[in-house]
Amino acid sequence: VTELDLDGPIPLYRQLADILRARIGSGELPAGRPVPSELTLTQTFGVSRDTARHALLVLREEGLVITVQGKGTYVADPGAETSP
Amino acid sequence: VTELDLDGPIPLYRQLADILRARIGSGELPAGRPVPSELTLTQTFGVSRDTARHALLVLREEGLVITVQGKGTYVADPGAETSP
DNA sequence: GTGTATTTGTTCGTATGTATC
DNA sequence: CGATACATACGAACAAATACA
Repeated sequence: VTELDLDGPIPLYRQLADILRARIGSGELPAGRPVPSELTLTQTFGVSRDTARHALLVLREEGLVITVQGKGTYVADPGAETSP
Repeated sequence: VTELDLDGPIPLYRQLADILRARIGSGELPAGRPVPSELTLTQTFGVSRDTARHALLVLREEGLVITVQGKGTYVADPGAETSP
């Protein structure tokens, strides 16, 4: 279980994004696999939905995940174009 | 018709839970009787489904109601064990 | 048996308010 | 003041279970 540093200088959403990014990079979360939902993240890490969403937003901006309303967030296909 | 206080400090979902809890406590909604559906609550009280669900979640956690997917939410039997 | 409607379950999208740093 | 974080609230979409014609 990965813990978040509540008192440290690094924002929670960034710590959470780092954790998920590591899981993607290590292959623990392969392309196409759903990333834990916002609700799951709130429960697993004890953060608000806002923080969970913020973390996923970071990964989305990095092109690492793709989000579909009503379905979920998935690990992106590395072969998808984000900036040619 | 019981109105909700929109501007007050008490969250809508809590006000709604209070109303339903009172109806159960007074015997207006006896054990086994179905509680108004989420859709009905949204229409009756003019709240979102999110708020209606939140209110029912509170009552479920209190052991006052039981919910079955596809069926509905029912007033719990007081003789049901929640914490022995 | 087959479809349709109802109801709850789950998920993301968005906005507002409050508090803290 | 701005960024972070939490709570509340409304919308929207889809899935799954149940009920019924």
